[in-house]
Formats: sequence, structure tokens, C-alpha cells
Amino acid sequence: MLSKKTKYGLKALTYIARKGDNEPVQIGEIAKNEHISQKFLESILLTLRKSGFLGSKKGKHGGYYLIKKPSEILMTDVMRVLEGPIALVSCVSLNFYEKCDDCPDEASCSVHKLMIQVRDSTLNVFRHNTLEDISK
Amino acid sequence: MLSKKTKYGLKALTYIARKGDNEPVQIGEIAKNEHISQKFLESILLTLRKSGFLGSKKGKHGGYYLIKKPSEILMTDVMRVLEGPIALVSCVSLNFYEKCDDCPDEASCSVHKLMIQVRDSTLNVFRHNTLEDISK
DNA sequence: TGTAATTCCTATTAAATCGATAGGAATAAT
DNA sequence: ATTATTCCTATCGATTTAATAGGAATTACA
Repeated sequence: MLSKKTKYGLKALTYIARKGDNEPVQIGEIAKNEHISQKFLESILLTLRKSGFLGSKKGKHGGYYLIKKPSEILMTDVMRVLEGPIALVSCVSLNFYEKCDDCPDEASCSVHKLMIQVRDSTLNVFRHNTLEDISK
Repeated sequence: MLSKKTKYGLKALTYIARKGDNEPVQIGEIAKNEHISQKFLESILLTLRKSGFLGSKKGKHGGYYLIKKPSEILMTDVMRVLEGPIALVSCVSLNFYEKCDDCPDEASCSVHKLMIQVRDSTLNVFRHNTLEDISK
């Protein structure tokens, strides 16, 4: 299942994208409207800023704003930052590959075979969806 | 990520399917060959038996065997038993639907929109893979 | 210049989940 | 009888997740 971190992060990005203008949006406003714990959201937005999706302005009238256009923000990238690997097992992960300690031979592993298909189909969805798409 | 329970369960089903004959296969044999904790595997096979994938024979020379042909065992069914919902959020789950406590309106939720696509593409993979397919 | 409002940062905690283990009961083969 | 197996329930330890706490730094503006 999707972590709440990812879910809230996506909702926050959507919220900011839907506002359209480039004025900073405050954590409190997002938290209130999306029914998210403000402190938890704070840490999520921090992550999104540090990974280059959001910019921030400090102090009074501060907040977060998108650095790129929503149409340029791919779900693959957002998901990898918030949720981590897209693959369901690390031995089929493109960006977070790790060998399984059990499995001596990936080629003959049935789980491997199945999970490659799942990875590819999921990747296909994330590659074809930008923040603009899901914000419509 | 996929739980080890699911991973081991799939490996065990594959192991049994690959043996071909209908002789009961013992937990110990599977655990040893697939490098799985025997006790943990025991509980997984129990689950698979209770949900109708495996039959068992008790006592000496006992073990587990497939109840249906590998070509009749769909990954959708196995995954739902071992891993639970295929959907990444319960509000898009076909078999385990639950409303999100935050989200007041699913139709306008960006996460919902994205996760429906992921669900459908994943489902598509699981529906087109049987135990026979992944055991090849 | 001071005050209020905000982000920034680190640390901690509470709860849930996961993977594994323990130990013995029941059953079947020989 | 003895041995080998599944069956069942309970529990534990580690990890992860979601949330909270508290204060530092920064900015707007009266």
C-alpha cells in the first residue's frame, strides 16, 4: 500500500499546482484543506523541496511553490522520492537494484519474472502521468 | 514492496508446481532448497491451504500438493490471499474497498485518479499470469 | 525596532507491521 | 511404539511509519 507520506505529498503538490499562480502556499493552508497533520506535512514538503520539486520562501507570507511547470513533473520522479523504489522487489528495481539474499539465480526465479512485468506496467503509468495530468 | 510472505509463498507454489507429479512435497524440502525459514514457511503454506490453493497430507511422508492445475491458478487470486489488496490505496480497491478518512471527494482526488491507473495495469499483469506461466 | 508568522531542522515517541520463533498437539507410516 | 510430518496458537524482536515536540532562523510589516 501507498504510504501516507506519498499520498499527502501528492495531494500537496496537486493543491499547489491547482492554485495556478506562483504565490507561495502555506503549509497550514494545505494541511487544513486536505485534512493532513500540519507537522507531518511540514516534513514531507521539506523532502519535496530538498529534492527539487518545490521552492520555499521563509518568514511571514512565506510558503511553498512549484519550481517547474506541472506538465514537467513526472510521476516516476515524484514517486521515487516519496515512496522509494517503484519495483516491488529490489532485484527488479532499475534505480535501487539489490540482489536477493535467498535467490541464487534471477533468471529462473518465478517471482522475478512476474515482478518485472508489474514494474514495467507500473512504470508505464507513472511515465505517462505528470502533475498536470493528475491535477485536472 | 512485496512482503517476504508473498515472495516465499510464490516461490513455494512454484517449487511444488515444477515437481510436476502430485506427490506431497514437504515443508523442509522447500525451505531448504529455497533458503526460507522453515517455521515461517510453515505458516505461509498453512494460509495457502486454508485458502484453497494447496491440499495437505499429515504424518510421515506428508506434505503439500496443488489442488488445481498450475494453469488454473491465477496470480490475482494468489496475490490477494498472500499480499492483500492489489490496489495501492483502499479507495480504489475492488475487493477491499474503503473510503479514505481524509478525502471528501474521490472524483476530484488526484491520488485516486493516478492509483486507478496503477491498479488496472497491475491487475492486467496478474490476470494474464498463472502459476504455470511464472513456473516456466 | 519589535512582533507575529512562517519555514527549517533535529530529535523523539507511539503504534503498527513484519519476519521469525517456540512449543506442543494431532496425525499417519512403518 | 517410534518417527516424521502437518497443525495451531501464541509470542517476540526489529523495523517502519505516522505523528509530535520544541525551538532556531528568517521575513513582513506596523
